[in-house]
Amino acid sequence: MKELAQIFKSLSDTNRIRILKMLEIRPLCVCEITSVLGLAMSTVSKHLSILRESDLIFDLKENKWVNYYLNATTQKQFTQEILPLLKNWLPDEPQILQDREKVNTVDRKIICGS
Amino acid sequence: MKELAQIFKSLSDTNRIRILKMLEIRPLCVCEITSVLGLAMSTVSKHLSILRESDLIFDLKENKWVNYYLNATTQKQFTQEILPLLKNWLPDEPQILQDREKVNTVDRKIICGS
DNA sequence: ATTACATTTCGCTAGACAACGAAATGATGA
DNA sequence: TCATCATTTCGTTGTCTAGCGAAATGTAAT
Repeated sequence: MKELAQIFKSLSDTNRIRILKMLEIRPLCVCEITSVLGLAMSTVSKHLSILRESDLIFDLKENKWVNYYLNATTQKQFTQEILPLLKNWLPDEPQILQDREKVNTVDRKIICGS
Repeated sequence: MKELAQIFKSLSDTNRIRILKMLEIRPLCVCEITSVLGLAMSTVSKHLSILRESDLIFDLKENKWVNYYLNATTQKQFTQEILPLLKNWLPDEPQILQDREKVNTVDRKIICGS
C-alpha cells in the first residue's frame, strides 16, 4: 500500500505530470526537459528521480546525455495500469500542448550548449 | 491538470487509501472510520473532506450520522477511471483485510456511544 | 429550550517537500 | 591527464500537510 501511495504522490505534482506527457512524444534528456519547464536543472533532476523510483520512467546514458524514457513496459502493476490512463488524459490542456510544441522544435545541441 | 494532480494527491496518503477500500464494503459514518483507523476524529474528518473535494466520495446526513459513500457514479472523468482500478488493487494487503474485518464486525451504536 | 452527541473547524506543532544555487560526480574528447 | 559539460547531490529556505486536542456547529431526542 505504501508503494501505491508513493506512486500517487509521484503523480501529484503538475511539473511531473508535464514531464510524463512530454515523454509521450519522445525520450528527452534532462536539459531539454529543463528548457521546457523553465526550472532549475537540479529541480528537474529531483523530479526525474522521483518518477524513476516509482518506475514510471527509466533512463539510459547515451553519448554525453542521460535520456529519460516513459516506462511503458514496467513490471509493476500499478504503474502499468495508470500510464495508459494518463496517456488518454489532458489531450486539450493548453500547458501540455504548449510543452509538446516546444519538444517538437527543441534541439538539445542548441539548448544545452548555450 | 491542477485538478488531476489534486486527485493524485488525495490518493497519496495510506490512511485515505484505507478509507476508500473500507467504503468498498459499505457506507460508513465518521466514528466507524475513526474506530478502524485509530486516529483522532478531527484528523479523519479532514481526510474525508479531502477525498470529498476530489469527488472520490460523497456524504449523506442520515439520522444523527453523516454517512460517507464511495462515489461510483461521479461525473469527473479522472475519478471515474481511477476508482475501478483501485477496486482491483490491494486485494491481499494485510492492513486492508484487517480493516475490512473490523468494518464487518463493528456496530456504530456501540463504537460511537462509548 | 436544553441536553446529548456526531461531526467539523480552529490553532498549533513536527515533519515532508519543491525550489534554488553551489559544489560534487562522471563520462567524453582534446 | 586535463578540461568540458551534462547531470546529480548537498544545503538551505519557505510552503504545505498530517496529526492532535479544544472549541464550535448542528441535529435529535428529552
